Amino acid sequence: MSERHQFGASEEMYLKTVFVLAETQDPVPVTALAERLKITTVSASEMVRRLQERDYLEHTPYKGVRLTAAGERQALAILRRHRLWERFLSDHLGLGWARVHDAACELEHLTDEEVIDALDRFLGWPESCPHGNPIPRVGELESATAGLPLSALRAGDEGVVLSIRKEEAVLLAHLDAHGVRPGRRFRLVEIAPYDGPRSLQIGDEMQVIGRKVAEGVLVRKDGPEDV
Amino acid sequence: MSERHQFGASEEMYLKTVFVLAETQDPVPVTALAERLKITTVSASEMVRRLQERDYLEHTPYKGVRLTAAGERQALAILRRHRLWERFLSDHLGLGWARVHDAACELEHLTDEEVIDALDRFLGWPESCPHGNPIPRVGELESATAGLPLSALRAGDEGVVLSIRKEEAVLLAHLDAHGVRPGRRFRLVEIAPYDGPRSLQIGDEMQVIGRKVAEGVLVRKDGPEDV
DNA sequence: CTGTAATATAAGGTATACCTAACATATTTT
DNA sequence: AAAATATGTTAGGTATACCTTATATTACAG
Repeated sequence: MSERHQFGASEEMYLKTVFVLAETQDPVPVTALAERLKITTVSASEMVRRLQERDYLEHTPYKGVRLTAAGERQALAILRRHRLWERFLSDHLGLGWARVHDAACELEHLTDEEVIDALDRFLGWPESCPHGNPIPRVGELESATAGLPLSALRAGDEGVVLSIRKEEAVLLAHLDAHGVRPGRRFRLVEIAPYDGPRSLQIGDEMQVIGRKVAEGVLVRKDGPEDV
Repeated sequence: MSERHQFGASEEMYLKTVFVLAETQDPVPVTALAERLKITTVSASEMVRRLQERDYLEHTPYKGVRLTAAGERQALAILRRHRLWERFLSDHLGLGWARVHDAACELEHLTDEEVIDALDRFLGWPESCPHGNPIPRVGELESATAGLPLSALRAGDEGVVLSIRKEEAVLLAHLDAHGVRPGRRFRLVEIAPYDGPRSLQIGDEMQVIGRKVAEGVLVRKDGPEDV
């Protein structure tokens, strides 16, 4: 009877992207959305309007878009599927850290709950994707990763990499090549002038990554323990 | 430079379907295609024309369509992906025999060779899908299953189920419920009048299946061995 | 060998999801 | 407050992949 509206792959991409971008910039500018999805702002606007009509998004002109409750529910479901597939591709097929994201983007649109639950069970109910981002359980809100961007640390700070929040192939391959992976300890040795590239002591290597890149890396900083 | 033409999911469905139907009826009538894909003959014609322009199909009016060499290559690649996913869903996620087909239809469009090869390795290079149909290797022609339809057997014949060639959810669920699965031995006890339903002794159960259904079940018949 | 049934094509419509070019409006900076 | 920039909308276009209704063509069966 009340056949719930069936999502297309594109609509899912929009909701997922809005969710991810919202962690950095709350009302997500339509421009940012368009840029990430590699489409024009006109096309993005059009889609935003449609998703707004269906009550998945709310658009405040000249400010940005925000997910409604229904939209967030959808986004979390998609993110769950995406991250479960990433775990499979990474843990069982042995595919490269940087590669799994793109493949998961195609697999994530299989919505059959039974299949996804079986996959979850098969994987042993993992807590996070290979990039360190949490896998939402059904009806659960995204647990705040409680990390801060690497770009916010000062020279001399030490800590552990928690997750990579921008899952773009180029960025991931770059970080992988520089040994920046969830779980690894590091020491921020130096920040070049003008808020420039960061020099990291990670393992016994010395690595330099740009500020933009550092913004996408969430870390936990060592510091006085709260007792 | 010569960026190979990128396939859409629909185009893949057409080629796959033509290949499968061709095993029963060689130039595949456009009507049969339309019926299987649950679209109108007009829509099917339209698509056939497009695929013909791109040299994947050859259409002889009032006869049917046939895959070109390029079309067959494509179809085999799709079938391979489809059947590998079926194995995964069935063997590792423990999903029902009848359910895996539909899910695999959505997963099969992931074309990344690296992912598919890794999946193949993970599964241990299986020879066939859970319904008993062979998994084509790259550059290999479909090995003739050398089976004959159950509908061609006479009362008293015995044999083994080889594969199910029509992978439709309803049919599969039906056969599953009646214990008709690849590898099982059976004896054709009786054929009802007017080429009607077949009574099978399968395991220690007695099962009755219709003629139409029996046409979709490929079997190997016991008989005088060729020496 | 002619008529009917099967098959094909033609014409025009819908919805999705993109695009460019042009114009409008709001925000920010000077 | 005007200019410059950012952001949004309107109009019109493309391609895919379906649809319905209507008409033409071919095959085969009586």
